[in-house]
Amino acid sequence: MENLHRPVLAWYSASARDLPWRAPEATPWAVMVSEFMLQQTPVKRVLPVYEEWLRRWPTPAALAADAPGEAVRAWGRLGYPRRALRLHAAATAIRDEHGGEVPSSHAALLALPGVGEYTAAAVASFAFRQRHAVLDTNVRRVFARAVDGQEYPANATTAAERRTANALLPDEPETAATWAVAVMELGALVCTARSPECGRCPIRSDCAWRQAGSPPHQGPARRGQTYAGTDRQVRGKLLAVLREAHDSVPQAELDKVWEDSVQRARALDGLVADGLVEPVAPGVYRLPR
DNA sequence: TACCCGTGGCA
DNA sequence: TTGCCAAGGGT
Repeated sequence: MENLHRPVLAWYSASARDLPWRAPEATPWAVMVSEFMLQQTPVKRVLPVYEEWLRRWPTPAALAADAPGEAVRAWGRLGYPRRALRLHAAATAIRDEHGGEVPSSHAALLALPGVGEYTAAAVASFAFRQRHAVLDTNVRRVFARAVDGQEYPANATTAAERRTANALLPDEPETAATWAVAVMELGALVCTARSPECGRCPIRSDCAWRQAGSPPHQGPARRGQTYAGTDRQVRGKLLAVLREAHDSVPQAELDKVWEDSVQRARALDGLVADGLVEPVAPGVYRLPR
């Protein structure tokens, strides 16, 4: 299996994108911000928001000192705005419980709001150069193909995948950290979900899926996520109004975004329950302070 | 475990 | 045009 290391690392050295959170001067906080923003969101859309965010809040304490609603506003249209709230909460926890410094241990990272198994491993690996299996959708797909001979991984991360990732992890922490980001980059640029460019793949001769003739995925199709008409769409429309207003918004403004008043009220209640919206007075709302 | 949570680009 | 998909986490 170690025969995969050299070609993947060489490919990464020659082909890696020049992303700001990979720059030597990127702080652990910058890496953490990028990881929150990149959860389910493409790099291209993250870049401008990331730059603005770090200019405005260069440290966890700087973000924690501002209102959570400002984080939600600055999040813009990245989607899943609860991530902005969680990043603000993580910054507060870092200020209050870690002396303002992003913790380096996987366990301490995992305890932060919005940090799950992937993000904890990613920050520990990318920012602190530790040895961790980093299993994101790209890495899982690369291993599913190269190791298991399957076009796509299972819906949820399995114990077998963790075993595979750990078995393939180089021994040296620094090499492991580069390997982790290199496999991820390979999945993002070459071993893509829709139309992998196997001709450019550094491990095509070792790929189990290719050796098997690149068989199509078997089993049930992944659940397509419908969006039109869902509460999520209504929440998005409501929050867009609140983001663009720089103060409180009367109910009448919110009523314009969706015809169905029952669904509209349910969506607004959900936003309030999530802490994304704050009721100021009967029929008046704003982003949380 | 399965489902909920945004948004936009692309084949 | 429309379904698929994008560096997941929380419950």
